[in-house]
Amino acid sequence: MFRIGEFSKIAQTAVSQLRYYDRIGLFQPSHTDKFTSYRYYSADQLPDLNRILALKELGLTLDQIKRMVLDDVSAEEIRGMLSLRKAQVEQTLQEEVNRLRVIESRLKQVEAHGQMKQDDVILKSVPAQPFYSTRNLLPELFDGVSIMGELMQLVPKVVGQNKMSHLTAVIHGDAFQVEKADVEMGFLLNDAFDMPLLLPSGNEVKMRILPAEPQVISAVRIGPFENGFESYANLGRWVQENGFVINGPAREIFIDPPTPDSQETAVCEIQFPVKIGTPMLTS
Amino acid sequence: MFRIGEFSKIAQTAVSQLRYYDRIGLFQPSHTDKFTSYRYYSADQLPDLNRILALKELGLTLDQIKRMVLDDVSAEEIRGMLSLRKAQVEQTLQEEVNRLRVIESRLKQVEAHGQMKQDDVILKSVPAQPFYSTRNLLPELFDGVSIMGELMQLVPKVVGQNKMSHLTAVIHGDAFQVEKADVEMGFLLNDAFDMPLLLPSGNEVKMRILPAEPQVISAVRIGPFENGFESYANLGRWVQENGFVINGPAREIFIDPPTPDSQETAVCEIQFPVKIGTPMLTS
DNA sequence: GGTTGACTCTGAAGCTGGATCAGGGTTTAT
DNA sequence: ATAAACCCTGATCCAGCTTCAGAGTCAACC
Repeated sequence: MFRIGEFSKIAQTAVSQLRYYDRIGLFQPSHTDKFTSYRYYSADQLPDLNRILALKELGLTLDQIKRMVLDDVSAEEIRGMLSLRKAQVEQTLQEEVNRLRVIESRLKQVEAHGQMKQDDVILKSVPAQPFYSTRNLLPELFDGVSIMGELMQLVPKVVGQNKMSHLTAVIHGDAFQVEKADVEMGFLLNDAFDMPLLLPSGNEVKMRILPAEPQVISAVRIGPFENGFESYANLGRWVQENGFVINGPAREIFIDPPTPDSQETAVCEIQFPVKIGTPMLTS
Repeated sequence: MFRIGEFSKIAQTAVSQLRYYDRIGLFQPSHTDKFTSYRYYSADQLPDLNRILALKELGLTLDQIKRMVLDDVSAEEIRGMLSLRKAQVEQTLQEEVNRLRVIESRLKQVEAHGQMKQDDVILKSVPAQPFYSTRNLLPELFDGVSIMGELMQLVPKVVGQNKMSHLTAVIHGDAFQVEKADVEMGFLLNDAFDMPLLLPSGNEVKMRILPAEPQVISAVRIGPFENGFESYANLGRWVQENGFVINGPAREIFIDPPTPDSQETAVCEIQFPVKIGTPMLTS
């Protein structure tokens, strides 16, 4: 019989940990003195403890381990727990790989430019949402402004302020191209609204469901349209450096829409759907 | 200005998280109502929040992020934080890869045998420790028993019980071979003890430092020597299946040493130093 | 102007897997 | 006998939030 200190040395396990396992009923000393409450462990408990430590190293929770070693649970159930855990590990493995790539690209950047810039690009997901919009081939991007004006004037009247979310544009053509842009403009909605609307300019506004995107990268631009080019460039660089590829039309969400007298404080979120690209050869 | 709920939707961030960031002073609303304590966020705070989220995704702690975004910290310091974090990610990446291998081998085992056996193999590290021992070429492993008897009788008398740790054998030859074994037997000590000792059988017992091993695999055998073969087989399989290779002489540590009348309850820990092998082709 | 329902506030407690500490009792070696 | 080393319980702390209870606000509709 060993007292807790010696047993902890043999088993390479902290004393506090053994006491904790005792408390939660996961692994208890083979004998506890009734009067002094001293814990006494026997050598043949070592395999039991080692089994617990082995399962812990696989990343199972102590609750799961408790079920596996105390209740006797079927092989089928064990298989289930292990393959669930396997999936989790595969996922975090992927995440760590991404993380490492991003850290490396940031490090390169800091070493080259002596600064952290462009660090406002984040990866997120967006849900599907109704989109009340009109799509046009614009000779110049600038031509969209008049349509936006009409939308902001008329849509609230037919749809109602409270059902509307943000003014949004979806850029169907090449996002990095300015002439002959294929742009869809309108409002994201909180609820479906099926009635079409004809604008004075002749464009028809209709509802459709803008699909969910599991992975989009997002950057925020503040100020007038022209500032957008820098954000686009950042996003493009980020996609390249972090091994993604663009996977759908870009979206511009006008969180604080530009009005003639608030051009400088307008806020717009730019989103690109992406997916993981073929791995770079970073030899 | 947005209230916290709407801002949380725009930023894809939980309300509770925004409140928490406010509390710890990491990211605060641009305005808080003096009377109602309502938080109001402005659109142009989005880039700040996104920067925080981007850094968080790299796995930096909120404290580190706070320093990076609030205090303005030198490029050199940022580089330090990032490369520290890079090292951490590389480490956990390695760990996850190992974990995945072990889980896969356990899964295979469960599917093949319908049971979790052999799950008492764990990976750990052992520190350097003084070893008061004698090394012999034994015609048969069994010949070690008489030397062990002498050691157990005489060593306590010259060294003193309290300085002694466990009776231990180091198997220098091929551990899986029984004849002509090259075995070193003695006691692990808590302190150095330089005086040699001559056993009646003519073997000389001397102290040396048994080196630390950063990675050993360990299994525990209960019962007489013969049971050891099963443990050895398990360890051997484990090494193969989990992509390690043996990297030094095996050790047997007699935690509850066998005496003539307690053969059945003897407890012995078997350790093999290992290192990561060349990756298996698991196509 | 009252009521409903959606929203927000604060402060406390809970989660994992222990580590650390305070304040006291127990063993063991000298 | 006494000091050093060991052990006990129970409380508190860590990160990064989430959840809950109880109370106050806000916008809309009748």
